[in-house]
Amino acid sequence: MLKDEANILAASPLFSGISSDLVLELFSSIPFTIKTYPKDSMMMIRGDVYDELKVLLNGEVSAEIQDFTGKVMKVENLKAPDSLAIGILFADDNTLPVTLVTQSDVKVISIPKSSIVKLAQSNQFFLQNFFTQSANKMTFVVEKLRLLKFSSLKQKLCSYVLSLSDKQQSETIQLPYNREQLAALFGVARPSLSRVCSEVVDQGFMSMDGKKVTILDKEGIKALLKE
Amino acid sequence: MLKDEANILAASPLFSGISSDLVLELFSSIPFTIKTYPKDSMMMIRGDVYDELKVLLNGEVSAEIQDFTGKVMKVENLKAPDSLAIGILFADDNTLPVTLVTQSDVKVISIPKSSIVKLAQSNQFFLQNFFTQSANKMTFVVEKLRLLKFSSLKQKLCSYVLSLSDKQQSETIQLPYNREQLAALFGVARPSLSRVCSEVVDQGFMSMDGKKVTILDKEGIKALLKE
DNA sequence: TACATGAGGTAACACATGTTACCGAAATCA
DNA sequence: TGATTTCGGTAACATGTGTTACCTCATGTA
Repeated sequence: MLKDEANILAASPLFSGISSDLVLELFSSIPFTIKTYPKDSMMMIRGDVYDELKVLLNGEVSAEIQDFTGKVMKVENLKAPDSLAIGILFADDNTLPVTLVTQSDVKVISIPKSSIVKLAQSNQFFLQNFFTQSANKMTFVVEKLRLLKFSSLKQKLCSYVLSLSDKQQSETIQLPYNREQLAALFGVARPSLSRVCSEVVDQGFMSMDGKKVTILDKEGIKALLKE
Repeated sequence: MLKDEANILAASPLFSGISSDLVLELFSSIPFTIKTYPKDSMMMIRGDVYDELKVLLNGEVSAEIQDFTGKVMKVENLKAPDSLAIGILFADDNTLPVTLVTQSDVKVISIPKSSIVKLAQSNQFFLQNFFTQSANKMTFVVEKLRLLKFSSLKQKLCSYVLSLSDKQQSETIQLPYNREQLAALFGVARPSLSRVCSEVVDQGFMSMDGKKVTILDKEGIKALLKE
């Protein structure tokens, strides 16, 4: 393994607390492979056997759930140095429940399951990190489940905008996606999202101009989220 | 810890591969508490701090997601000797994303997080089991997500009946729940389920009489599931 | 300049499910 | 036995989202 790659891994949540030198040392005795994929390719699709942990060294990947007809719901966007599908690596059914699509050129390191076990046994930080990362994913997915079941598209949109405003520390925010990608993120059809955008603007909650959004009535939005 | 309790734990998926004697020995050096809860009580509710792994020694518990107005979606039914919320134990946000409701009188053992880490470090079986159990939950929840998003109530009902028929090895099956509980399981309102039951009967897919269901057109049902 | 293309708004209609209310049958209880 | 409760079917209507089709606008291109 190259020094660069060890640095990236050492900065990942999975190896937090472990120096890049130690990462290098650990990986001197475990097998791994490094691969690259071009932008917009399906790295792995649902049903593929997943028996090596893949960690992003570079680039972005989205995890998507699809139905037979090709409708897509984005579950999550993953950026280097995140791990892919960490939560399901050790499941009895060792096939991927999601499809992984590259959002940019990516570089990925694959580490066999058995080596993950060894790492977990030999290094307490790694063990803790693995536990934590898996559990965080679980929390995330359960929250998705709640949102999917109990919140309307309008609420999803509003809470998304609020969270961005929080992150960007401003009432005027820049959406990172176009309408079509946003619709996929919320798991709805584009015209449905479009309709709801018009509604929140009509209701005076915010103004929208392309990817630029300005929050006008934060309290109103918060009230909506509590319905 | 009593011999009985060690036997139960040793038979649980989390301690599979570990003898009940060894369980006794392990638990001689780690702290734990045992509690009982009456039927139909909320053992823990969403937002409660979850920092001890709870394992059912006796009885049944359901994990539910609720909204503000009290609408409920059952996520899962857990029976002794399953673990509760194992997937989120180590999350950075250490609060429960679900509510746990007892379905019978239950007895539960609680084991602090830190002891779980120790167990995982000292016993390879436990480590593997913990990984596997967490990952299985993840797979389960992602599958829930897919069903929730992409399948209609009719499809949920049909695939549920098919899976029961598979389990009970018969075309005539006995539903384990009444209509109201079933509706909660599918996360829909009772009249909606009722309507769909009538539809599948009208369409000749199955006949239903209370909790007794007979599959009449397996091929038709399978075709429906592929839509 | 004229044309093609893609993003995104909109309108009409379809469809699944929720909501509320009501009813009857079965089970339970006084 | 009669009264009460529970379960579950049904009907009417509301609501949210999907589907399709069309339009406009901006941008890129021959």
